[in-house]
Amino acid sequence: MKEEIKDYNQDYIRLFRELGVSADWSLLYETISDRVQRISQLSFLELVSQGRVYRKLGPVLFCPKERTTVSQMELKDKVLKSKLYRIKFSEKLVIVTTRPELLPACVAVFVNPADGRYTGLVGSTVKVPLFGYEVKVYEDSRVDPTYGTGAVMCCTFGDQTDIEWFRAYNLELRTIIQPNGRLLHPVYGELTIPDAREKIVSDLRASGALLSEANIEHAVNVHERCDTEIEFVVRKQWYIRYLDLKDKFLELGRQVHWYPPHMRIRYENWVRGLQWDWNISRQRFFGVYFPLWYCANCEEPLFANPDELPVNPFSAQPSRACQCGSSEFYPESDVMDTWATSSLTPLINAKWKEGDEHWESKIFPMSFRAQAHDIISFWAFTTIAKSFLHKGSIPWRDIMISGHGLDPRGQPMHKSKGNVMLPDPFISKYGADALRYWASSSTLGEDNSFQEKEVVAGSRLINKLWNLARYAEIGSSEFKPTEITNVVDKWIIQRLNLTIQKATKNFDSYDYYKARLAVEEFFWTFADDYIEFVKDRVYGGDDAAKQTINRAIYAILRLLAPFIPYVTEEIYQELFAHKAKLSKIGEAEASSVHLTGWPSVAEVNQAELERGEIVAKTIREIRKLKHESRIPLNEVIESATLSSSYRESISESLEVIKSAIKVKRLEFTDHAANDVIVVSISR
RNA sequence: GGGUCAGUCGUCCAGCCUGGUCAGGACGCCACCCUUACACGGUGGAGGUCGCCGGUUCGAAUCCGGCCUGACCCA
Repeated sequence: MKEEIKDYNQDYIRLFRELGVSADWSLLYETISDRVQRISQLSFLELVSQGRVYRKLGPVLFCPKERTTVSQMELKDKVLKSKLYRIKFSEKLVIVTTRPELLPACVAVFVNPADGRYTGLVGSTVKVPLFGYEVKVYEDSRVDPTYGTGAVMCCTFGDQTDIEWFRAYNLELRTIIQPNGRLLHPVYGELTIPDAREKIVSDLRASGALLSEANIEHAVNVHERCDTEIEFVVRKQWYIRYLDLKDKFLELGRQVHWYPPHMRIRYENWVRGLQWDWNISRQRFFGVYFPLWYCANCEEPLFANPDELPVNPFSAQPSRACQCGSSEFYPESDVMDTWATSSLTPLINAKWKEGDEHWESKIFPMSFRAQAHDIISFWAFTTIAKSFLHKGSIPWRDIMISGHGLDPRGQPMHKSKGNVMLPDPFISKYGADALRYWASSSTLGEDNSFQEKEVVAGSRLINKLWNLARYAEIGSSEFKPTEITNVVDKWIIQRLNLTIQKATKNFDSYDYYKARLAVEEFFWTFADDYIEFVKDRVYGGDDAAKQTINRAIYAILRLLAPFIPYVTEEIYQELFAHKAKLSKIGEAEASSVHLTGWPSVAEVNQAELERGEIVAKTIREIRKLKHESRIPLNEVIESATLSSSYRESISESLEVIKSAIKVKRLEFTDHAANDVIVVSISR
């Protein structure tokens, strides 16, 4: 098993590295390592000494097929065919149930307080059919008066409501389903649940208490792996007491910055809805062992010493005798809930209680957690809870909640559905950068269906960037630093400043997609418009144009580096590293684009931006009319006639426009549209 | 049953917080162009009464209410 896990690990590490994940791999930890097991057990023992751990009998979810207890999160709803039975308790009281076999575990009958049919009965007792003992009739608003007869029995335990009533009304505990998932009764003996149901229904029928049975469909909780209906059994479990801290958890949740912000509401809903302490006992084969044994004589638990950890209670024995004097022990066979360990990630990385105080206080609390929305109530919440219990603080300042990658139709990928798509073929076909491009294509917090065309779009961007870099290398490598005076040069620089502002703002709130959209918008404007506008100047050796091109490309590389790290690095090495260009555009050199730092945010000169937009618009409009008139775009035309209120700006930039769109003269009509409209052109 | 999010061109998605050039991008489709970075390209075009019904407003995809549909979390 450990070997298998190792292979998986290697595979994932390889994949992540291939995808260009930048991480300090030396900090990688494995849940099954001695180090992590030690921390996990240590956490348990510390909570024991805080008095937050207790053990008690409690209903636990149980899968009769796999004979294991399961957690709430392993359940799913399923609509199943069933039968609804009407069972007569007395002449005035008939209950409905889908679980007649639980009759011997019935401890009360419930009706809705607003239900006039039963007002006289509330508080009285009735006899349980077949079994003859008496139970009390209670009223509770959780009963749906419109369902069946409006009267239901409460058994320990048939469903979640039974547990709530059991606690709320302090009812008797009548255990009927055994820890092995079978029903055991003095009269009926040991039976499987279906057998018991059949037997009891037939006895009810014979006794005349069964008034009717009807076929129905209803939603039940089933085990997500095997679709088996879940039962409740009663077992001794280890709990962490934390219900008293609900308000504190809400406060801690508000200390964390949530991205996107609405995800905090999900956290708060979860915390507010908590009704039980944290049951950390799991009846599984794999997991971190509880560091404890039970005395074979007096059944008292004996905890391991912190310096003995990690301990496997199956192979090790306690180093001391039990208080009762016995030295005979047996190990706790349950293991701890995986979240009991996963909730410690920040502490594990901080090497909690491993003797490196400096490191610990440097790492904890962390700045940032990234995870998906489905485990807010598990990973995020339990991490906050444990960080508070052990360190009295939040585990991280920021939390970024992302969505899931879905299949092309928007369905979750499941092995059982056969719709799992592996990344490797797409990396081979389009490259890691292109796949990352897809991965960055979702609004933060939203799920993202896999669209191959999005990967293709990524590879087009990469290809375009590559060719643009080639162009820059061929035509714009040599230039002298010079003052930027040209209106379109100023324009593209202001566009760039605006882009850096937008991208920075979005990255500051972890919205990588919107950051990317802003950068891409600039990139295409730069490649399709600016480069075309200045081509003549570049051919003519214009230093300002060349310098502007280099500045823009250098910025684009840095802005796109988080998304497409490979190609940006390759271009950076080719164009900028170890060349004098960076100093000519006033930038410091670095050995890698990933070490250059993020472009600094500059103020946008609104006037320069707007003037440039007018010129760009003029050029685009003339180009459009040339195209529509079927004049080749590179043919020099005599004149273009414009209607525009920006006459002055346009005239000032005549040289730029002439060279960009190859027109000799610009003329204006008397009517000045509050825009730039090209009325006509002539060859 | 409760909560959160989403519902926009054939498809995938921006825009909605901060109402009025916001109806935008990409893919697909159509037309034209092999212009010395790129045909793995370029320039244009067609295509949507912004889920439905009300309300607020001079004006709503954008705000408010209700409803429908879907996803996720919880019960």
